Amino acid sequence: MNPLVACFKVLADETRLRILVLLAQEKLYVCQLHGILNLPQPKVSKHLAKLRDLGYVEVERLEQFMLYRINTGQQMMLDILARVIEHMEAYPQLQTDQALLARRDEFGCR
Amino acid sequence: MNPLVACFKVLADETRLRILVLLAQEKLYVCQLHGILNLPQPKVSKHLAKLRDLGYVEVERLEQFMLYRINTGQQMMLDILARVIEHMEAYPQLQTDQALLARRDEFGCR
DNA sequence: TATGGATATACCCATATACGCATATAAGAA
DNA sequence: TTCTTATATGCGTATATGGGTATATCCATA
Repeated sequence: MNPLVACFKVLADETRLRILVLLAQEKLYVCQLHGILNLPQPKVSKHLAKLRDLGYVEVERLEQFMLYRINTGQQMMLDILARVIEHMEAYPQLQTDQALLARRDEFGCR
Repeated sequence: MNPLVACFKVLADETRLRILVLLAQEKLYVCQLHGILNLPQPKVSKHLAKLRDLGYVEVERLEQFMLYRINTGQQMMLDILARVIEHMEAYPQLQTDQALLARRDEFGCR
């Protein structure tokens, strides 16, 4: 498939968009994403798996935690996310996530 | 739905992406789009209908022809399309369309 | 080794969506 | 009115995809 269309398909889901907007700014553990997004953990993991498979994010294990980060090799994706982040004030859900991102340490895993 | 996600959903289809990239540059008749895209006419019309319903394109009847144009009120959509057009050299299908766009008068309706 | 937390996956289901084909509608020409 | 071209829509189908629940896996620690 056209890689551009593939890129838009990935963004065409609110959960994935939220995840990507967060990871475009900070490396995050699954439990932090789970806490910020306030969504069921399997749901978060499944979207992360898809993002991994498609090469939009990368992951590293640190003991029992999985640290996700954006793949900096996807230029069009990075461009679009940057544009979205610039205009974040227009999107309430993203703003809420942004506020929680600043407090990500409180979403540690216990 | 988040209007941003809605925008990406629209772009997440190759036919619609091709149509939008063309209309972002020129007003076009359905028969010209049909000729440039080289796709079944009902397929083109149905995607145009969806783009109309969602407010991404506008249309005007000129005798028996329908002239479609991009809706200039959708800022994020315009931004993204501009970015795509800038990087068109990376997408063969869009380049092919672009070449045919320059010869759009040859795709008149007969 | 037994337990618990962190994360991933399997399975099933519901829904959305794109497609092809046939056909309807609308307008101009004959 | 009839024919032709331009465009839109209806219908049935196949497929993709996202969600929820349960469960598996992996690692650390007691």
